[in-house]
Amino acid sequence: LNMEKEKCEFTKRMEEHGCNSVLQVIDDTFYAIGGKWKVQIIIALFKQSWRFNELQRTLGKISARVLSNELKNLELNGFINRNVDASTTPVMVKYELTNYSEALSPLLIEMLNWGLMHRDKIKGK
Amino acid sequence: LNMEKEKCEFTKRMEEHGCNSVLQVIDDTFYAIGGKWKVQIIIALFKQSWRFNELQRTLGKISARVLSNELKNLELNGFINRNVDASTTPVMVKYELTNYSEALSPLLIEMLNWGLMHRDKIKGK
DNA sequence: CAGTATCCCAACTGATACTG
DNA sequence: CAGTATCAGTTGGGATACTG
Repeated sequence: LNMEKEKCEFTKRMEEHGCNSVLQVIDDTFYAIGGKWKVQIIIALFKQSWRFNELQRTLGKISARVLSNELKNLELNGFINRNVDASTTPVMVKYELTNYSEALSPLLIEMLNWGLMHRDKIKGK
Repeated sequence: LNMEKEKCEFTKRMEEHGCNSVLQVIDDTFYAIGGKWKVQIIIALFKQSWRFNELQRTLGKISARVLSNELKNLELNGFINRNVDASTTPVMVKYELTNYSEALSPLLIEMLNWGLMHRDKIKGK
């Protein structure tokens, strides 16, 4: 007769790191990839590299100002490279994912898994 | 001599589901747990159940209006139960996590893992 | 205690125009 | 093409006061 509910993995991690620390780290993660556009840009770049205006057209409704800001931010976090080909005129700029951004794969997969599961749950009832 | 870069798992999932579909699902996930307070509330409730005002004090700077809205939203998504004990006066309301919210465990763990890894990378250089 | 109502402000967004 | 500058509109959240 087991009176105690089995703890889920996340609860164990909370005990390991401390509640506030866990919270802080997860907030940082949200800050790095959250917002309206960052994941969209990253996913577009998982498919292939794009030039600035190509990216803008691909994403749909994003303005040049916002796209520019997001790209700078993603570059700062090490997710993308800004690749300038100066041999053409005007210069050609290509944005591409870094190897580092592949570390996002497990996280994105879990977001996908949970979203698919949740969608089934919503539709199921 | 392997000319092709090995594909990461997420790229495979994109090919399986389609890029736009993946994007939509991940956006849904962001919508469900994103924002300034939802994860904080969920994590507080992973620790234990709280009454409304307890929760407000625990979270720090959240206003009653915002907390109220967030709790309604979390309840709608099936993450929490609003438990009313009418035997007391005034009534006592306790918020607790549902079993369903344990399905967030793998996702939260990946957010934690990535955040810890990223923090090390930032500090390392 | 468990919220609601009201007002206000800062931040983010979009649209448009402009530049090297 | 690859952005930057400027302005206007929306939104989300905080502060405070109030209610059953």
